[in-house]
Formats: sequence, structure tokens, C-alpha cells
Amino acid sequence: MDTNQVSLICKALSDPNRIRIVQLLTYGEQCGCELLDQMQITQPTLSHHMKALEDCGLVSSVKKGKWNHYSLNCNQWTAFRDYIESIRCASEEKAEGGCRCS
Amino acid sequence: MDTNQVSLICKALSDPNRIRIVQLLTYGEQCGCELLDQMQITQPTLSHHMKALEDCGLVSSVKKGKWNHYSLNCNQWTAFRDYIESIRCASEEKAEGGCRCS
DNA sequence: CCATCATATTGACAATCATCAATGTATCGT
DNA sequence: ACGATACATTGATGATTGTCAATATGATGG
Repeated sequence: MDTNQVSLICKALSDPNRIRIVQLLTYGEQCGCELLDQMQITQPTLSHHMKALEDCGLVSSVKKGKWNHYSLNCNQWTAFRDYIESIRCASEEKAEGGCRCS
Repeated sequence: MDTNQVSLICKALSDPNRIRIVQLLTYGEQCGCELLDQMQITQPTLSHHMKALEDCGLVSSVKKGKWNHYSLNCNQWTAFRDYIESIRCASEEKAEGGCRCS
């Protein structure tokens, strides 16, 4: 996963509603109507958010009859999580090295 | 750290330039001019990005004479990292439970 | 076929954003 | 005091965003 991909996922997560959706999907796949029940947004807005989450690869959807089943794309989420995880603060000693400007 | 705070940090990271800046700061604090040297943006744009990173608490700055020393706020970054880390995919068994709609 | 339900799309609006040129504000070295 | 350097602010512009009402699509059940 590269910087651009990470920034796209972060953009998708830059709305509290979408973070909430991702969290809801960690309990297993759900249809849109279920998600809608648990949130304070209208149906078109949910559809808009789901599209944003699908576009960055975090969520997949499968249509089964009348319902659309959304699920978290584990591979994509794990890759993102690992990327964030890999960014570690400089150790205190390192930080005290200071700026080359001085 | 709550959902709103996380979404604000994600918004700050929704630009590849700012992810780059965070990564550069993991090597220790740097002044604006150093950051500028390593990126393809103008100085006002860098200033704009640094403000965005400071506003969400990811970066702190200290003015020392002529230079502004920017550093990653380890506490904030770690809290964010832990939050992302805490969101785990449903296990396969769990996912197969399926949607209550069916 | 018709009514109903689940979801997507369209169109609109106000709000926010990334970017830059121009300008302002410190601070340093001389 | 002066010129140079580091950085912030302002103002402008084109692009993107979140939201909803209205409408369309598509599947299900009678």
C-alpha cells in the first residue's frame, strides 16, 4: 500500500459516519437497511457513504435478492492498519537530536 | 480518543503531502525549510498543511529564533494508531453468520 | 400487474479544501 | 539600519464534500 492509497482511505474515514459504518461492519456483514437503522442519516446519504467506502476498497457489497450485503474488506483494512502501525514516533533520543538548521 | 477526533485526524491525513510530512517527522523534529526542501509544494502551501496537522493535534511547533521546529506529537499519534489498531475484521466464522435481513 | 421495499442516482446547495501569488511579520547577520 | 531568511496571513480560484428531496431502478409478494 502506497501513500496515495492510504490518503484515499483516510479521506474515506474523514467522516464520523463512515468510521461508525466500518465499526458496525466488524461485527459481520450487514445490509443497508440495518446500517440505516443504527444511524441518523437519510438513505441517499448512506448510499453516498457506502460508495465512498467501496471506492477506496474498504467495503465490498454483494446483492442478494432485495438486499445489498455490505462487508468490510479484511485485506484492505489490514493493509491500511499495518501501514498506520508502521509509522512510529521517533524515540526520545532521536527527537532530541534536533533540527539540522540549528 | 472518540470517533470525532479520529475523523479529524483522518481528514488531516487525507492528503498525501501531509502523510509524507508525518513520515518525515518520525525521524525527529525538523524546521519548515527542511520539510520544504523535501517536497514539491510552495511555502504558503506547506504552512497551510502544517496548520492542518497542528489543528488536529498531530504536530506541535516550537519557535526557536528564526526557525520553527515541528515535531510529531507522539501521544496523539499513538492514541490514533491504537484506535485504528483496535478495529479488527470480523473473524471468518463471524462473517459467515450473515445478515439478519435474510 | 401492482404495491411495497431496498437501494442507487440526480440535482442542488452551502461548506470546506488545496493551491498559489502577493504581502506581512519576525529574526538574524552584517 | 539594511538586506536576507523563515514563516504566517490574506485573497482568490477551481475542485470536492456532506446532505437532502425527488426520482429512478430493481426485486419481492400478492
